[in-house]
Amino acid sequence: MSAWVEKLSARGYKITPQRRIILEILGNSDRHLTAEEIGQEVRKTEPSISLATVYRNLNLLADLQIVSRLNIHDGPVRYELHGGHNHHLVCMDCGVAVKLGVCPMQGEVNRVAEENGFEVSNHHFEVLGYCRECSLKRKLQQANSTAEGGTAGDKD
Amino acid sequence: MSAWVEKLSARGYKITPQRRIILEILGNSDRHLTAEEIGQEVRKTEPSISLATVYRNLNLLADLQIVSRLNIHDGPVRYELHGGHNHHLVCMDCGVAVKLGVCPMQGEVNRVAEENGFEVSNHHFEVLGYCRECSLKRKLQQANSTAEGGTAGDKD
DNA sequence: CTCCTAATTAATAATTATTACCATTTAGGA
DNA sequence: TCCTAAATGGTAATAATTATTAATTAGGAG
Ligand SMILES: [Mn+2]
Ligand SMILES: [Mn+2]
Ligand SMILES: [Zn+2]
Ligand SMILES: [Zn+2]
Repeated sequence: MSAWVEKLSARGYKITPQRRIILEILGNSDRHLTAEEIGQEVRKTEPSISLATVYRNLNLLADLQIVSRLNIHDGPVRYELHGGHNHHLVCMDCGVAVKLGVCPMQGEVNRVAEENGFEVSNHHFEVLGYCRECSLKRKLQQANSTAEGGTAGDKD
Repeated sequence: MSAWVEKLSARGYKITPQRRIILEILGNSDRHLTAEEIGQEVRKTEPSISLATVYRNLNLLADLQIVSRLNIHDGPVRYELHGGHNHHLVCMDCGVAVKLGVCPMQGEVNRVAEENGFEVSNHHFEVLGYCRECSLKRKLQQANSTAEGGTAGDKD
C-alpha cells in the first residue's frame, strides 16, 4: 500500500474516502494546488465533501509530512505531495512549480545560526515569477494595454 | 533628506505625517513588526491614525522598496526598513530577525530558471526558529508541562 | 500667500483565507 | 456485530487584509 496509508494507520488515524480523494488529486497534479482548488476538484468526485474537511486534512497530512506546503507571497498556501525536501520556481499565475535541486540551508547559514544561539526549526526558499506560458501570456496582455493615461495611482 | 522622501516625491506621492511616523517607528525597531504592531505603536504618537492607513502605506512603501516584507509561515506578514537585499533568521515567537549575509539566488538556481524559460521576479529565503531568549523560554515551559495524558489527537 | 485639486485619510464595510464548533456519521479493532 | 474514538459536513467565527467613500490635506500653480 501507498506509504501514506502506513503513516496514518501507524498513528491511529483512519483511512477515509475523503483522504484518499485528496491525495489522489495531489498525486495527479503537477502543480501546487490551493485548498480551494483541491476542494473544487474533490467535489467533482464527491460533491458532499466539505472545504473544512479539505483544510483539516491538508493540515494533518502536512504535519505528517505526507504533503508539503508552499507559501506564495500574494496568494493562499499551496500544497503538493511531499517528495522529499526541495525548493521550487513557482509561477505566481498558474501555480506550477519547477523543482530546484538546491537547498541553501548549509554551512554559512547554519554557522550564523549557531553563533547567535538561534534554534532553527524550518526554512523557506522559493523563487517566484512566471512560467514560460504565463510569462508569454502577460507580455501579450501588456502589449495590448499600451495606451492608458495615468498620473500617479498605485501599481506594483 | 532621507532617501524615502525623495522616492515618494519623485513619483508624486505626498509626504504625510502618518508616513513619517510609520517610517520612524520602523527605523527605531530592530525587529520585523506586523502591521498590527506598527498600528499600535503609531497610535501612541497619533491615536487617530487608522489601521487601514498603516496597511495602505506599508503596501505602497513595499512597492517602492522603501520597506520590505517578511513572510513568516504561521503568522501575519512582518515589515522592516528596506536595508538592501538580505535574508534572515526569524524568531517565530517574538519576531526578531538576525541578518544573514548570504543570498541563495545564484548560479545554480538561475541556471535552472533559464533552462525552463522561467521569468524570475522575486524570491524568498527565510530561516525560521527561535531566538536564544525565546528558545530558552520554550524549553522551560515544556519542562513544566511534562505530565499530560494523550491518546491520538492532532499536534505538530 | 491663497487656491485648487489630486492624493490621502479615517472609519467602516467587505473579502479572503483559515479555523473552531458541534451534532452526526463512520472506520476499524475487540 | 458492536463500540468508540476519530472524522465529517455544515456553519459560525476569527484573523488578516483590502475596498469603499465622504471628508481632509499636501503641495504646486498662480
Ligand atoms: Mn531546503
Ligand atoms: Mn536573496
Ligand atoms: Zn504559470
Ligand atoms: Zn524570539
